Amino acid sequence: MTQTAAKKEELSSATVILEKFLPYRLNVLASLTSNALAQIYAERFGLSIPAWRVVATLGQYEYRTARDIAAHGVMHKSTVSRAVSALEQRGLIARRPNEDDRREELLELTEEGREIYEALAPEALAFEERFVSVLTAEEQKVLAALIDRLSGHARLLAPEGEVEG
Amino acid sequence: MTQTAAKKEELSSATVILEKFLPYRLNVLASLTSNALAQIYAERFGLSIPAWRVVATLGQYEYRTARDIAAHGVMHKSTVSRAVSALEQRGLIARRPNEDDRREELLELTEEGREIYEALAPEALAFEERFVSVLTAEEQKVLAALIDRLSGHARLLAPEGEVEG
DNA sequence: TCATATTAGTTGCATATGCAACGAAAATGT
DNA sequence: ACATTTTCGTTGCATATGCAACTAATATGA
Repeated sequence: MTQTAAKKEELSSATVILEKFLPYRLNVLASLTSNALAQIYAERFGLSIPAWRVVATLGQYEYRTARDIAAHGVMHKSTVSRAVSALEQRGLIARRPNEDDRREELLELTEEGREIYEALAPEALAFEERFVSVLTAEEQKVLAALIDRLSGHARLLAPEGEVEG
Repeated sequence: MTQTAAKKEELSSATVILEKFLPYRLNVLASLTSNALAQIYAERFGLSIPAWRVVATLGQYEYRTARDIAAHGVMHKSTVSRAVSALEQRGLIARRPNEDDRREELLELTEEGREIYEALAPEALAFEERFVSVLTAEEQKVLAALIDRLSGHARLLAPEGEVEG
């Protein structure tokens, strides 16, 4: 193989085939998924992805601090801060100062916020189901396991820091 | 299960567990990967991800139009336009008007551009290898296949359009 | 042939992003 | 008790993004 390859391409010792390059493919898949989902969040509920993650976290955990939410949703703290401000102004979440540590504030969904969460959650789950419906149940498990292993490993390759919005 | 679930949470009919939500996990993994890789592109070669995709495409295909590159790299045409401008100013790629259709321009790597590509490609491949090294060869194949199936399916769920940068 | 539609690529604009600096509050260490 | 560090959250700033409008060129069709 070195022979035939050498004659064809003297210069490029290594060639990246973008379509086969895993980081690229992961990004494309994630973006496709994200965009499709974001359409639901945005068009039907006026939520950005960070806002959705905040709502989802509070829907899941009742009340949390902004810091918790950032860690849970793997977002930058400034991203969370802005999403929280917007959601508060829309009356979807409420802040309550933590008397034990007045640096932080406890956040929770308002009545209206919970209504949106409860309308949105089933749609998100339905989307997920449609999305993975090309795979068998067994394949879905395998995929989930592979993603987990890779994510754990990737955290080591990428020093520290948060991830997009 | 409906019984126990009902007593615990009267309100939320469905709960999204973010950590188990596939679109979310895909995004986190893709972002982790992307950021780690982008660090190499940026710190060592001053390239953004869109710029890298342009260079990679031209490294792979010799010469292409901006439109081809956008399709190949799944990027918005304005993203490609800007990346191409930057790369041209840095002298890494050259434009040549297509005489048969003067709307478009054929792009190719300059000598210097190819040098960067050839320095970068092995590093990108090495990164990929490190990245997937937690998986066995068999698992890597399975993952690739699952991603392909999901991507094909996702394109149907998400109407049309390009994907981020 | 000429009017209309489509396509390639650019750019202004509004928005979103991460980063770094900041203020306030709490933790740490002497 | 006091100085130093660390932590939570906000915000100014520079940059990146997609979208829509635009120009120039080509294709289509009457």
